[in-house]
Amino acid sequence: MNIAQPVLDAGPCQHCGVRKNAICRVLDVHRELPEMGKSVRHRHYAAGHVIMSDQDPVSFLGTVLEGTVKLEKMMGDGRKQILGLLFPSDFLGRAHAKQSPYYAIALEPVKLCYAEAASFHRLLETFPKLETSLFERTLEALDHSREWMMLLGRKTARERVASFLCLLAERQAGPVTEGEPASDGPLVCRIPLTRGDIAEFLGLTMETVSRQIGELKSTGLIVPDSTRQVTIPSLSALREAAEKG
Amino acid sequence: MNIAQPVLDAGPCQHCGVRKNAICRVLDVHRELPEMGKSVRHRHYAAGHVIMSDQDPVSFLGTVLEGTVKLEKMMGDGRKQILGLLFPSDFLGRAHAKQSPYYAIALEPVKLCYAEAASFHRLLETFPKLETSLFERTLEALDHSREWMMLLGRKTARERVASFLCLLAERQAGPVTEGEPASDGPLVCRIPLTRGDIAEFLGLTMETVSRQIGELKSTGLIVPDSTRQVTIPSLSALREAAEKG
DNA sequence: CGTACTTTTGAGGCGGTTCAAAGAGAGTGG
DNA sequence: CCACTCTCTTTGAACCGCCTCAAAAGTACG
Repeated sequence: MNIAQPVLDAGPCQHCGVRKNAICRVLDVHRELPEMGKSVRHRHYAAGHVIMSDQDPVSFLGTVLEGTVKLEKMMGDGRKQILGLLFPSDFLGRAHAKQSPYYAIALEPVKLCYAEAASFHRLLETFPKLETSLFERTLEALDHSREWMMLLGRKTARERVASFLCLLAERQAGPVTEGEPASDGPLVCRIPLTRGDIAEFLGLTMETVSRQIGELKSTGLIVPDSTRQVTIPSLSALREAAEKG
Repeated sequence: MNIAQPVLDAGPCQHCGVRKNAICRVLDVHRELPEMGKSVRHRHYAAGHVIMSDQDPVSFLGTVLEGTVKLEKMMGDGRKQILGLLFPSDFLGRAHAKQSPYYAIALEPVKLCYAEAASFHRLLETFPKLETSLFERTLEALDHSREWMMLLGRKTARERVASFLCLLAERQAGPVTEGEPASDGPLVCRIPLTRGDIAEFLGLTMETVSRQIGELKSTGLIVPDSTRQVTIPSLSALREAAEKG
């Protein structure tokens, strides 16, 4: 008769909801993930909380588990620009740097899985494929950033707002499964940003954002649920409006 | 009596002019650099030549040895935006990708040190610190890209043009040596872009760029040498104009 | 129900664009 | 060496999209 083998504890990471999309997805569940699990902790931030400041040293890095984070840069005279948004499974923090070049601020209650900077860099050395994974994430971030340069440099206010809503909708729908021909049915899109924040992201003023959302509503490209939620009847039609007016 | 040892050939890379600033600077001159030297070739491009297209697969990657390259993205209707400029020692090409997400075009005669995509990725695997070096470059590119988002989203035309001239001047002056308190004397600044290209980089029209350069001249912040070269009496004064009008 | 914040709406102004044309270089061939 | 051409640059004038300023309306929360 067999004696029941004790199940090896694969650590807290094994059942993590974002693991399949986070940088740690490249780690072996049984051999490597538990090692990572020993280095990380969870932490909660209230909406509006400054997670990292461009003044402070980068003391920790990690992955967003829940909530939305804005990355923001500020000029000497107070002008602000949102550089990107982080959603669950996205990586937060600049590796190989002493100082964060921008602010990270929670837009809604945020749950973060983080490691101290020193132990995070130790993890990168221990698991080279983790560094490669982070590298690929960084390349994607660079692509997104350059996509947004196109938006900020060349798109009209209408196109910017439509692009923004597409971004939100696509992230909330989850990553596209290979081969599956992304359906075009109605999508509910929650907007975790104020009009002012949207304006900061799009290089506009909140008044212009408000007016453009109004016009998208009246043309039927979006249907208002509340001020912070819209339904998108056809994502492809909205995408169209985001690319050619 | 000693028999003269034959000097080991350290390969063509040993005396490379950009090595101390390129990704390969992390490689050991005698043990590792020759290995890299076996995988790379040089190639010349005439001004205006398309080095990489967003249509083509990424068949090679490399380092700019001479000249200036623009990275450009184009929308369906022809609107264009320059995403970044590459100067000697900068890296060209997107690792870990099948396709380049943008165009790379020579602005002046360009000399490139490149490797085929397959052998480049083999190099990355052989020398993990080469990948780390490239990763750090990518993080810097991301910082620059986000810096430019601030410019495109929030700066006035005057500030944009001043920022652009600062960028050129700083790159042409070479990397800042640690500890050395970068002098503020007159700087000659060559402009390897047409007014139209500058406009594409700054999210403006060429007419606006021309007018703003004119005004910077009349305020004395820059002194015209020719249409494609200016002298900057005080870089810090120009930087000032780039940040707060 | 009142207070504070967010969002919407309105009216007017301005910075940058658009359209048009003249001016300046750089290269070419007679 | 100069006229010719092509491209790039500058300048001018009118226009327009977005911003600014102001106030009302909506929403969240104690």
